[in-house]
This record gives sequence, structure tokens and C-alpha cells, in this order.
Amino acid sequence: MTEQSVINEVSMSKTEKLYDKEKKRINIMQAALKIFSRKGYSPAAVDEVVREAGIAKGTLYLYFQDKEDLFFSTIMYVFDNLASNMESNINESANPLEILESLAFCQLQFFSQNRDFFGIFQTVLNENLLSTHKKMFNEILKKKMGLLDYESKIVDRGKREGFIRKDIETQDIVISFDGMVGNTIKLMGCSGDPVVAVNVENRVKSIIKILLQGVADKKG
Amino acid sequence: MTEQSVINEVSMSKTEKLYDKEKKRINIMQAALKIFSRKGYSPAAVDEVVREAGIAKGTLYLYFQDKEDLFFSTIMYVFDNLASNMESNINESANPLEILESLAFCQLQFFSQNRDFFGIFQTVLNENLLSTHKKMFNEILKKKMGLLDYESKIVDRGKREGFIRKDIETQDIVISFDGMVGNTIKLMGCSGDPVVAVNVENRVKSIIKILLQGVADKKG
Amino acid sequence: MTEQSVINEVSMSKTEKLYDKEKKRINIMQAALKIFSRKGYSPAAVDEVVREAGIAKGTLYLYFQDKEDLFFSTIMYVFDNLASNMESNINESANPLEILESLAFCQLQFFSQNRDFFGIFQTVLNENLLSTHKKMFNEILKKKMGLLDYESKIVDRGKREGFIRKDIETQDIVISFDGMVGNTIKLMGCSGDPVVAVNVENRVKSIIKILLQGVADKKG
Amino acid sequence: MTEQSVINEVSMSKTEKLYDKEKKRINIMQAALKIFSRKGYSPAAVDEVVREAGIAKGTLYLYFQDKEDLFFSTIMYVFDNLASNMESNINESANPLEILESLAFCQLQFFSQNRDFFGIFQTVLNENLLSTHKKMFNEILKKKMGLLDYESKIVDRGKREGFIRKDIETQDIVISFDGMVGNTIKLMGCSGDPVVAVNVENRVKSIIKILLQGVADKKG
DNA sequence: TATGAATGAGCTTTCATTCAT
DNA sequence: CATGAATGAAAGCTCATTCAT
Repeated sequence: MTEQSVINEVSMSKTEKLYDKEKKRINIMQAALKIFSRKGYSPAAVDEVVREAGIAKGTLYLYFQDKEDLFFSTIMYVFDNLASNMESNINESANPLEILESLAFCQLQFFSQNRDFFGIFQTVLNENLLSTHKKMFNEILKKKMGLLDYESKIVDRGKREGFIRKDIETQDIVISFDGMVGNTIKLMGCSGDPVVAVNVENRVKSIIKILLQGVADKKG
Repeated sequence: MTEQSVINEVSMSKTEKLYDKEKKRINIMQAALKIFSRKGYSPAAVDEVVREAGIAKGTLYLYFQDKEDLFFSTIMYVFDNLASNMESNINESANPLEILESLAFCQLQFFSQNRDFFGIFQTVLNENLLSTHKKMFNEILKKKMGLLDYESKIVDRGKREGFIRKDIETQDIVISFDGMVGNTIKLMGCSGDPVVAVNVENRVKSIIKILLQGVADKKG
Repeated sequence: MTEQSVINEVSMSKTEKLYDKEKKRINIMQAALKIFSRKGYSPAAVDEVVREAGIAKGTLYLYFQDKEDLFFSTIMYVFDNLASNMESNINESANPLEILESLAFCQLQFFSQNRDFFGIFQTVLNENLLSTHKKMFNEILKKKMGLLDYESKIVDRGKREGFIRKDIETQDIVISFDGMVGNTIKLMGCSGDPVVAVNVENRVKSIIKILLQGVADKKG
Repeated sequence: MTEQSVINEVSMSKTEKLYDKEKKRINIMQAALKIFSRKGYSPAAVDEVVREAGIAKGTLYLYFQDKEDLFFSTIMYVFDNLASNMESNINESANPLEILESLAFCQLQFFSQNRDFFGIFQTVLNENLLSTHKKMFNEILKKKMGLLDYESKIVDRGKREGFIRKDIETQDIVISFDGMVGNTIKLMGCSGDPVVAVNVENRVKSIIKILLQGVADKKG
């Protein structure tokens, strides 16, 4: 360590230090993300995460309480990434149908560019973290439900503004929409097809077409 | 005990014994199902399964090679249950739209009556059983893909017979349909609402309505 | 079962029954011998023995108290086989050197014709059955020591009768003789050479030559 | 603690660390030796070894891959100890008979001072590690055969240089010599006589006398 | 702060033994 | 007598977590 670096460290402001600490947390979470995505929660070993992150095992426990904390922090980190990605891509004042399209586009785009990110979501709702990690599970469910709630509001507005038919319950529309998008992401992951990424736009168009117009042949 | 019954017992046929053994296997798988559904694969302890099944630990290993074998046998058992349930409910010669409706109905009905059965499916594709249990994983994926293939054929027939529009790729229709049904099941599971079961028919109606007609308001 | 056989069974004398029981014991011990020789005591599974013997697991416990009893009974059975083999081959009144030669010959012959029989002896003195099965171990050690004692007496007679030099302790002579014979058997087993059997006579000749005359070149 | 020592400790070199790790391995192997010698391979529980070594179970697995690795590492350690003991005691240029005497002396001395060390050797060739642990077993057999080969060379030289008669096959001489020494060690172990240690020299003298001159009385 | 050796509870699996048939 | 399904104690091994350095 040079004398200069020592001085820098000593004179580093508290803000800078916190910023530094946060950068290290993120570094670890990105490593954790890779491992958890690949293996799920239980089978992923803390050893693998620290190896991936290039740190010592004890160090991880300076930044996270335990494996569970690491896992849920990582999930939250991904969620927040997705959320801010959405926020910056959605024009709140646009017409509701365009917003739904944007929501689909953002999710597909996000997950197609961050393949690793999806598997981990699946994991959350399984391995029933429900029973043993209830508190954090609820935190996550709340976030997930937050998205559904937001979509519900958009659909409701769509109904009020005459874009969406009123004879189908908002809940059913939202669940269907969410399922269409989610399943597309899931199967993108399975195929492992690297070209799929390019087709995000086409896939969104198909989803929206089906959602709005349905698949019935109306020529007759 | 009559002499007759003694004779019967002593001379229990091989067929009867096999049948008996199969019944015991099923008993264990039903216990396993509960535990795996509740906890996922890794966190589920063999101890819990045998306690649930009311047998000794060693006994389980008389019926299954190891934990992995137990898990995948259980999955296959559920799959086969679902499949035979579908087979007996679907009229192959019906019109394609009715078949899709039946498929949705069967799945929702099956999982609403067998709540435990769904979680385990989620587990399959996570905890990446991919890397360590590749062979059995592929077996399962094949079954899942089998359903998608079947749905694809129905949709193609629907297109040929003029029920389904031809300007949307079959693949996109199938993924959307599958996602709508799957997400409905998943959220049924989350809500834990016991009344939901009654609504299966309504939910299917909504899914089919959305799938066929779309949600766009066409009054204008 | 024919009527005739029933009659036979019913009218079977007690002696015949005991004889029958002993035959079954021997059948099981011969199976046990194969397995124990191949694997040693601990790693040999009772399951393997009963499979080899063609009986059910419970049956074994009708003839032997437990695995340990089976093991030591088997050893004793082999010992007694060897002992009676020796008794019938040794002429007590012969000159002591001839008796030693016979002893070597009998052992080599016996073990070369019953390859399986030797490994089990090695096992006895290891796996320290000493600590946990002291009583039976001592029984076996006594038999082994019995042989050494017998050899000691022969050597002593040889000394008295002027065949064997008196300036080497009997104990050292016996241990050496026993070691030469034992090591030859052991290495016969290792080589797996099926031709070795034929050479038993040559090997005995060598052992006796070395024992009596030594290997020093006395030409000088 | 002086400042100097702090520096030393903090800056402990890689070499020192490796040395430290090796010392710990040896500590564990010495504990393992005791247990394996007393019980043999299979019946020895890892739990007992770690208790003897005064470490936690997990720790053992930081130093050895599994029980098998521990066992064979321990054997190799003993072998190497014996080998270096021999190397430092044998004068290669001495006359062949003296070398044989040295070989006998080294082995008896080594095992009389390290009673535990012998039982484990017996174990190796039993419990048929042959079938399941073939690779490591061969490694050990090679070492054992190495000693026999070495002895063969010495005997051959003895023949060439006129010390040893040529009418007995080298192989037979070596096997006899090896058996005499081995059996002496084995029976030393059995007797448990603490005084025996003192007699090593006498026993070697006896073995050599028998080997060279034979036990026949030549007065006549 | 950072390290990584040490820990030990907890896991899956085996196998000698029993006992209802 | 013979059977073999059932048992459960005990084995080998893993891994999240701690703590002295």
C-alpha cells in the first residue's frame, strides 16, 4: 500500500466510505445472482458465491447477516433494477394500452438481456421460503403484488377511458397478461436461443395482439 | 379367520403382491408430494417424508433408490395423474376451441383440487436440477414439452378449420395460452382462498374469452 | 409336495433331522466363506451371504445367532477342515523333519486348493475383533496357537533326537517356519497364478531346504 | 509478545504455512493410525479419529478428501517413515548378508517401537480394498513389491558374489526371509510383551542364523 | 476491515436384526 | 421351519457460520 493510498483512505469522507461499501455489496450480490440463478437457493453454496466474488468467506458476513439475507438482498437488488428500468421507460400519461405494451417490453427486454435474472424469481416462490423465511418472503411478494396492482390500475383506467372492455374482471385480465409475459420469458430461458433476444419486439407485438384482439378468426 | 381366507392369504398371487407394493409406493409418493410441495427439493428432508408417510427411514429406500429417485418418481406420478385426467376429459373430435377450453379446465380443476401438486412443478425447473440430475430433468421437460406440442397441434387444426386466425404464430398462441392458465394456477395457490375452487369454471371462461376475443373494447 | 415326501419327513429320525440341519449350516458357511474371503468381515453384507446361499435373510438367523456368530463359526469350520486334513496326512511316528515337511505341504496344498480360505484368516487378526469380540477372537487365537504349540513339540523332539540344532530357540525356529509357510501362501494368493498350485511340492522343497540347510554358500 | 514476533506472525511466509498445514495433517494421520490399527478400516469410525485427534469432524475433511483418502494417506505416511528409516540405516556398499540383516533389523526395530504401525499393514491386503479401491490398493501393493524387489536384487548380488547358494530360487529365498521377519513382527504384536523390544537384536540374530545356516543339526 | 481454518449440527444412506405371516 | 418387508441406529460427509489473527 503506497503512502498516497493510505492518505486517501484516511481522508476519505464518510459518504465516500458508504459509497465504497455499497459498491462492494453490489459486487457480492452480482456474484450471488449468478450462483443463485444457476442453482437455486439451497443448493447454492456460500463458498461458490465468495469464489465468484473474489472475496474471503468471512468478508461476505461483514456485508450480509447470513445466506438468507444475501439471497433476499440480491432479489431486492434485481427488483429495484427492473423497477427503475421500467420507471425510466414508461410514460405515465400515455394511453393505457401503450403502457401495457411498455410493461411487457421492459420485462422481456430486461430478462432477455439478463438471462440469469429470471431463474432466481422462480426460486423465490418455491423452496417454500414461505414457512421458514416468512418475513422476507412477504417483502418480496409485496413487490410482486405491487406490479400486479400497478397493472390493475392501468387496466382500470383503460376501462374508464374506453380502451378495454368492461365485461371481464380486471383481475383476470391482469393475471392473463402477467402470465403471457412471464411464460414468454420462461421459455426464452429454456430454449437458450441467443437469437431470441432480437425478437423481443415481435414477441411483445404478438402478446399485445392476442391480449387485445384475441386469436379467434373473425373473417366469418 | 375362515379356512378360505387363510388359503387366500397364503397363496396371495404375485400380481396381488405387486399391486400391494405399488400401493405402498403411492402412499410414500403422496407423503413426498406434500413435503416437496411445501419445501422444494433440497430443503425437504427425507426424515420429514418418512414421518409423513408413517414409515421407517430404511423402508423408503426399499421403494426408491435415493432421494432423487423419490422426487422424480413423485413428479412422474403427478404428471401421469394429470395426463390421465386430461385424457378422460377431452373429446379428441371436438372443435379445437372446445379442446383448448377443456385443457384449461382440466388443469385448473386438477390443481385446485390438488393444491399441493403445483408447487412441485415450479421446483422442477428451478434448483437447477439441470446440471446434476440432467437425465431425469430431461425426462420431465419432455413431458412438459409434450403438452405444449399437443396444444400446438390443436391450434394448428384450429387455424386450418377456420377457428383461429392465421396471422399469429402458433408458438406465440400456445405460450400465451399456457402462461394464462399457469399463472392463474400459481395465483390460486398464493391466495390460499378456499372459495377459489368453486370459481374454476368462471376463470376458464375468462381465460377463453380473453384468448379468443381479446380485451380491447370494440364498441367504438 | 407329494404324499410320499410328507411321510418321509414325518418319519425322519431325530438324528436325520440334526444331520439335515448341519448340512444346511455348512451350506450357509460355505456361502459365507466366499463372501468373507472376498470382502473381509465388516464390508461383507449379510444380504450377499444369503443370496449366495440361496436362502432368505431370516433363515440365516435360524442357524446363526448373528453375523459375528456366522463369521466365527465359518472360521472354525475352515480350521477344523484344515486340522482333519492334517491329521489324516501326518504320520505322528515319522521323523520330525518329515513331519515339518508334511505340515508345510498340508497347509500349502489346502490353501492352494481352497484359495478363498486364506483371506479370511488374515481378516481374523485384523479389524480388531480383539476389542469388540474378544471371546471368539481368543477361541481362534487358541486354535492358531495350538498349531504353533504342536510345531514346537515337533521341533523339541527334533532337537532331542539330534535332527535339529540346539543353539537356536525353539520359539524362533517355529516362528520362522510358520512365517515362511504363511508368506508363501499369502503371495500365492496375490499372484493369482493358477499354475502355482502345481508347484506346491517345489515350494515345500525350497522352504524345507532353506529351513534345514540355510541359504549361505558353503563352498568356500 | 514482542513487536518482532507480531511481525513474524503477521508475515508468516507461505512456506511456513504449508509446513504448518503438513504438521496438522500428520497429527491427524497419527490419530488415524491408532484407530485404524486398533480396528481396521471399515469398523473404524471417522468420529473416533477426530476425537483422538482432538479436532472437529469437518476439519478432517479440510485435510483429506474422504475416509479412504485418510486411510491411504496414513499408510503411505507409515511406509515413507519406514523407508526413510531403512535408507538411513542401510549401507548400500556393505556385503549382501549384512544388508539383509540390516533390513530385518530396521523392520523389527521400527515396528517394535511403533506397535500400532503393523496392524494397519495387515488390514491393507484384506477387507478387499481390491475391488472397491483398486487404484490406491495398487499404489500400496507397488510399494510392498518394491521392498521385495529390492531384497531380490540384494539376494542376486549375494549369489554373484558367492555369499548365497545358487540352487535355490531367489524368489523362494526372498519370500522366506520376508515371512520370517513379518511373522516375528506379527507375533511380537500379539504377545504384547513390552520386554520383547529389547530382544530385537537377538531375534534378528536368530532369523539370520536360520536363514543362512539352517536349523539342521550338522554335528553328525 | 479482511481473512480462511475450524466448527458441529444436520443431511442422506446403509445394513444387521426382527417378526408377522 | 422359512420368509422378506420393515426397522432405526449409526455411518460418512457437507456447509452455513464463527472468530482468532
